[in-house]
Amino acid sequence: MDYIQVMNTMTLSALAEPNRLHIVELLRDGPRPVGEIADRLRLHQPQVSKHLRVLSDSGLVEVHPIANRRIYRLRPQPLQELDTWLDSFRRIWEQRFDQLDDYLLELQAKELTDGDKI
Amino acid sequence: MDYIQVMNTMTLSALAEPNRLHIVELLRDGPRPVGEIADRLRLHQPQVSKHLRVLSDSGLVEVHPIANRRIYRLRPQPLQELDTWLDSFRRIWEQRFDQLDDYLLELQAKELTDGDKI
DNA sequence: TTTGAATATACCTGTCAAGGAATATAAACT
DNA sequence: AGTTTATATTCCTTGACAGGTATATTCAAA
Repeated sequence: MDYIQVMNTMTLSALAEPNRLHIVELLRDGPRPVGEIADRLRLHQPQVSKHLRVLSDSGLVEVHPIANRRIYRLRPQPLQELDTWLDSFRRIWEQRFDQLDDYLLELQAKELTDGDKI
Repeated sequence: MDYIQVMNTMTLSALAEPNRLHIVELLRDGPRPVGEIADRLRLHQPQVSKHLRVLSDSGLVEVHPIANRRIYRLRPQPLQELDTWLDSFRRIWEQRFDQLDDYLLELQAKELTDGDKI
């Protein structure tokens, strides 16, 4: 049973926005309420709320309301999936040192074959 | 000497586009010329060339011209950097099982302190 | 129950990036 | 030299998305 490892673009596009990436990196140090995130990153509160919405939709963070505040915390899953995806590349690179050489040999073989046909 | 691990958004935004992600996943199986990528992914050639340009600018691929054709190949570096970045999260998660609990304790402690002040 | 603090949402605007079609470039082949 | 093949680039249009401001919502405290 062969698995073709495919990655979810939601996670990637969520992380691709610089401010959202900063938020994720901030939350790495522990959960934070919205206001504190805004303060630390010097962003306006609505901006932060909207970014957190995107991060939440992609499963990268989750909320825990405490009284007035909403505490945002990182969720491991999407980043773990990203890690699994990267694994499929590590395996390849360990396996074949120089893929270009492989390709060239393949190409050469094909052209020799074509030469026979003509 | 403490390092704050920061990630490059170029890699992430390059990968965040679905067709580019497909190209990267295709190149995982080995180097390919533009035309073959276009065929396999059912994309128009100019589209592929443009996506490859972005991937190239972000260092995710490199070109090797052979006669008429241009062979594109994956470069490990950006994905390795992504991996290093993910490492900083793995460490955190192994270290602290439930960060929210940490935060709540912290919060509680702070409020008790504030209570003293009032 | 009014006021204030924390957060989310709606609306508007400007920017940017992707796709499509046409064209330019470059190399190989006749 | 002219033609074909492979690829890159340009121009145009359109859609998505981020930021800003104003406003809605929710909860707590007075």
